[in-house]
Parts: sequence; C-alpha cells; structure tokens
Amino acid sequence: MTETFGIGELAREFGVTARTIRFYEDLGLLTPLREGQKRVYRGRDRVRLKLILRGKRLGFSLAETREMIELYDAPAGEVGQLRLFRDKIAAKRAELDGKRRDIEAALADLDRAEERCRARLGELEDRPATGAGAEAPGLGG
Amino acid sequence: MTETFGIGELAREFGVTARTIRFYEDLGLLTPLREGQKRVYRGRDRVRLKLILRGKRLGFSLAETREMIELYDAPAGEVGQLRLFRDKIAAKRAELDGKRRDIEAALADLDRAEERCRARLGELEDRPATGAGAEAPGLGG
DNA sequence: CAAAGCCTTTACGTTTACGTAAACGCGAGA
DNA sequence: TCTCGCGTTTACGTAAACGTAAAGGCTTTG
Repeated sequence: MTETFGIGELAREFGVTARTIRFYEDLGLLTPLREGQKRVYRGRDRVRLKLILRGKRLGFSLAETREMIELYDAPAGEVGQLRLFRDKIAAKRAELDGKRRDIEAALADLDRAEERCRARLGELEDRPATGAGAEAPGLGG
Repeated sequence: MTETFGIGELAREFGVTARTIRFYEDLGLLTPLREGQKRVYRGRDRVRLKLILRGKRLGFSLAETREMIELYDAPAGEVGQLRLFRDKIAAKRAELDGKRRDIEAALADLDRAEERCRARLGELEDRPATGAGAEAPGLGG
C-alpha cells in the first residue's frame, strides 16, 4: 500500500509526457507530494490521471473533466450543497448518455458501411471480372 | 426533395456560427454549391454537418471525423482498396468501442457518486441534526 | 432612397493543450 | 571527475478550431 510513483513512471505507464503531467498540476488537477524538489505521486494522483485521460478520450475539456472528477469524490456538505451536487451529477449523466447515443449511431453507420464493403467484396471474390480490376481471387483466408 | 439551405439556416439549426460552417468548408468537409457568391447547401451537406458535430461531441478531431465520414460513403473500388477500407472500419469501430467502455465506466462512477449523495441526503432528511447544518426537513416532494 | 438583414472575403486574435528548448540540480557508476 | 539519467523551472512555440472584426455586395421593406 501507499505505493508512490515518479513522474516518468506515470508518464510511461499512461503514454503521456512529463510535461503533460506537470501541466495538469498547473491546472490543479493533480497535487503530488514533494521529496525535496521532486514530485511524488500516490495512488490518488494515479487514479486522477487515469480519470483525466478517460475524460480526454471522451472529448471533455480539462475543465469539464475537472468538474466531473469533483463529482466523483463527493464533499458530504449540507443539504443544499448535496442537492446541487446531485443535480450536477444528473446533468453530467445526461451528457454522457447523449455521447453514448452518438456512439451507438456512429457504430450503426460503420456497420452499414462495413456491410456494403463486405457485400461488394463477396461479389468481387465470386466473379472477379465484375466492376473493377482483378486480383488473386480466392486463395487467402 | 432536393431541399436546399442557406448558411445561416444551417447555423441556426445546429447551433453553430456561419464562420464554423465556412471553416469546415475550408477543410474540405463541406462542399456547398453556389448561387452567384452565396453558398447553397443540400441535404448531403446537412447530413455531413450533422456527422461532423457528432464526431466533435465524441472527441474526434476534424481530421479524424473526416476519415470516419469517408468511411461512411464507401468508394466501391477494387479488392485491395475494399480490404483496406474494411480494416479501417474495423479500427474505427474498435476505437468507438473503447469510448463506449469509457462511457460505461464514467457512468458507473457517477452512479456511485449519486448513490453516496442520495444516501447522505436520506440521512440528513431523516435526522437533520446529524453531520452538518439543518434545512427545511421533509416538506418538499 | 436609406436602413435592415443576409451574405461575402480577408485577416488578425484567442483558447486549449500541450511541445520544445534552455539551463540547471543531483545521485549512481565507470 | 565526468557523464548518464532523471528530475527541475522558465519560457517561448505551436496546432486545432474557431472568434471577431473590417469592409463590402445584394435585396427588400418602410
């Protein structure tokens, strides 16, 4: 437990540069400890970095991702705060649901494209003369 | 059929500026007709714009989105081309699947956060004294 | 006929998210 | 002692995706 990491270590693990990790710190997204001058990251920071990169993959800006991370580690404040919080969570979820629908649609489009592609390939492999130029017909797997 | 649109019309419909639409044209993503100097967009461009914006919501760069759109309207070339094409489609699908998994994970995280939030709210509404400051206890719906 | 709207092109500005280089510290090892 | 290797700060550079003016054209409505 209480495992720690160097900046290069994290950079290698997640396929980013140290510059990137320092940049996230500048934005307040990561808060490593220090051993002398050197940054020391703990599991918490590693998790956060993972969340940041996930947010990026989903097209969120770093600001948006920060908001989302803040939603993850809830504050346990007073009732008003908690309600606001719950509403924010609901909003983000709606956004994520939208993205999911977008993904389904994109996947469906790709499926159609692939189907057309596959059908056309079937035609060409059956009778290589039809349509375009010929190739090695049916020898491969 | 053959309905056409002005640039402002499309801009309003999709919540972007005309500048944005012209920018996409600069990148070769849209290819409107012209009536004199004015751009005239047809259904095809409207669909493309929709696809571009979907790509953006999913965190794809405009370059990536262009590639994806090119996959949608298949070329029907020769066998080699088609196979390359099919592979590209598979790759994009893998990427989209990854994003979907990211979304599921993010939604799961949000669910956990919401559950904690809800539980805490339940506590506070049952016995408002526990933990933090009080509010109007149980009058609302 | 003048102002209001919608469109045009050209061009510089801005934000986000880093890249890249310079110059330095510091411990390990040949 | 020198030089890797890893880390540091400071600072300017950059690509992507537009924003935002400036200056003008066409048309239609009062």
